[in-house]
Amino acid sequence: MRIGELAEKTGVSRDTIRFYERNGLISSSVSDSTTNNYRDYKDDCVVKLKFFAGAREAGMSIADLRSIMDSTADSCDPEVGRRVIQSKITELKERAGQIENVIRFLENVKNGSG
Amino acid sequence: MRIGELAEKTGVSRDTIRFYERNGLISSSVSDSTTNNYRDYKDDCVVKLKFFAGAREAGMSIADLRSIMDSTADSCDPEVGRRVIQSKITELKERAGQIENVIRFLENVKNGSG
DNA sequence: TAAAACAATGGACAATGATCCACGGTTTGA
DNA sequence: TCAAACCGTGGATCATTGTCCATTGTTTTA
Repeated sequence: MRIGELAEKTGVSRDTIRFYERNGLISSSVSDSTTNNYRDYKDDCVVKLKFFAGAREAGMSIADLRSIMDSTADSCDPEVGRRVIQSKITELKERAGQIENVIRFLENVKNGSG
Repeated sequence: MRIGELAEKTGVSRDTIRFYERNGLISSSVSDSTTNNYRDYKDDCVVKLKFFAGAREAGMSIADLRSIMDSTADSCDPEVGRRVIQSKITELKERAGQIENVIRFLENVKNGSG
């Protein structure tokens, strides 16, 4: 599919898609056409971009996402890949714990002890 | 206390403390001394800065933190303040849910279905 | 077939959240 | 007393994460 359709399906803007591609989060191929140099995006880009949107909201950086993408590449040792992903999971759990702390703090403030 | 001691106690750098102060997250008074214009920070700054550090890790912005600080000021209607804080709590809970989703996704990837 | 919509490229711009640096003045401690 | 460590101010710089724009070319559609 072309970039417009991909943007439509994912809710991620064309500019942002191009930005992500420049930063190695997704890749595309050149279209079959001989008259243009439009890019062709596969269905997996839809899945990835939707994941990225959620992951960004969860506080993951582009660099985090790139390391995850790299770690799932065929060229990557599966054991290394699992370690990378496990470390991101650990970070996310820490962040979730931090959020719990902040929520507790704010509940206290709201209930008058702040 | 002076800024160096505050930085020492909180782990927040002097530059960052000054940055936060410029942005209205904390305030200080001028020291008693007539020979310098050093700032004087009260103990509550320690508590606030530690909270800020956790809250930033939890994904809250400076603007979020400022609105919370404003909402706890004496000049603020307590009911308004509670609403502001409640809305931040709600946002944090949504973020926590998003983190759970991402963790589940990554667990799946790690376990081979990705 | 002409206008509208779409695409690629490259670079400018912006907001956020810091960090760093130079300067001149102050305090501290050896 | 004198150097080292500290302080305030102001501005420069930086990384991150996009967004916007101009230009040029292509496709779609009315």
